Amino acid sequence: MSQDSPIDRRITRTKAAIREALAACVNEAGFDDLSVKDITSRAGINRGTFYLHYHDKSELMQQIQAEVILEIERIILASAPMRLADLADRVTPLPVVVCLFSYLRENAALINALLKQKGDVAFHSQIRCALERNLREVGFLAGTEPEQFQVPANYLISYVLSAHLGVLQEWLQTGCRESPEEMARILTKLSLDGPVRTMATG
Amino acid sequence: MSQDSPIDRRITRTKAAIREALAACVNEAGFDDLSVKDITSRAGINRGTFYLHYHDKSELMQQIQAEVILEIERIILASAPMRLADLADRVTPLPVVVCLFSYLRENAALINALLKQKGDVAFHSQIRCALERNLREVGFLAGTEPEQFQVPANYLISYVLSAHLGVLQEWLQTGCRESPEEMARILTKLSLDGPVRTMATG
DNA sequence: CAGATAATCAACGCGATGTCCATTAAATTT
DNA sequence: AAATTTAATGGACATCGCGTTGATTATCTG
Repeated sequence: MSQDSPIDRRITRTKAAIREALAACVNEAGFDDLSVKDITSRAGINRGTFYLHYHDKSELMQQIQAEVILEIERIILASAPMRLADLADRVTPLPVVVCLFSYLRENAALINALLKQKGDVAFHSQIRCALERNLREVGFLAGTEPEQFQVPANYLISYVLSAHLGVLQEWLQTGCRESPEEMARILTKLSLDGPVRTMATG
Repeated sequence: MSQDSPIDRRITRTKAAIREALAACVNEAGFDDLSVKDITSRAGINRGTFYLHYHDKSELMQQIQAEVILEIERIILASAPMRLADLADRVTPLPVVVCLFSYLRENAALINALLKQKGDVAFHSQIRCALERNLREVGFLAGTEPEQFQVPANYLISYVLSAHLGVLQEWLQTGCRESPEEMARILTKLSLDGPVRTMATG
């Protein structure tokens, strides 16, 4: 029901322990100077066991990233398809965004760990691919011709994606003090009116 | 005239070689799997010489980051102090921004290398500190009370900073095809009208 | 229960690290 | 120009983390 390939409970337990240990270790010690031994000893497993499931640290990151992105895509696809008009009409944030922030808060430690790492295996770029694909299939970019944008499409995507991930990371690193609804409102406000207008009082 | 502490030309040469080698190596092989030997052999110096100037790879990154940030601050301070009104009035981008993009393009390889790395020593966070400090001293945040913003100030800063760095990185990684003036226009447009409105045709 | 297989433990070669020293080369100072 | 200072070199060293292997034990599935 939940998984297909790993039937054995031992694998499930081990992978879960590694996953949790990774989040904890990265958040308290960073990723660069983080050895496999750090992760496994934190997870309470043998170092050799790690290599039974992953070739190295990078592959571990990539697999967990893929899992998280899959989960995010499921949340997005589960909601009603959004259109540009929906955003422009409402002042209240989209329900999807609220759902996303709820999920992200539940897995705050892990997500924060993934966002911290921007080296060779970048969560950022993987999300960008997923986002760009979804934009083409589902919504925005399909409706409007990218050539008619007032700025090149790639820069628009970079702008939005980086901005949102930056706000998300700030939220996670400051302990998720605001509610998911408030965060959705903030992002909607910023993207609709732009940061300069948002800075104006009132 | 140019430097004060390192009088010896050999130090200058060595550091410049390391700096250039770092940019080249990171851009073609990434930062995580990059050894000191890779850098030094590329720079044409002995491996031991590296440790005469830096304790390790992280310190190298931090020092170069500090140098670049200093240079950026000099460019900003050399221009007229900007105000919120200047941004809202003009459609044409600020000259400072154009100057900045020119400098960034001249050092494209190095800047791109710094932006790629988001691990323990993050260019991102260092720039954020510098930006926040400048905003308080020089411009925006000094004029307007942060409490009156429509969203918390820290999220606004995160939004703008991440968005701009994201666009900058996209520009650098795609070979700086657009001119500095065009990039300044794009960023001004996006921040003034917001990404959603910018997406509208016309 | 029996068979399958995941996890453990110890050990291995390998490469990178950071440090040290004697020597050489190049800078600055007199 | 000579003398002095000091950066750079090349080699060596112990240490550490990596990724792998094989034999053994523990645990799961059917």
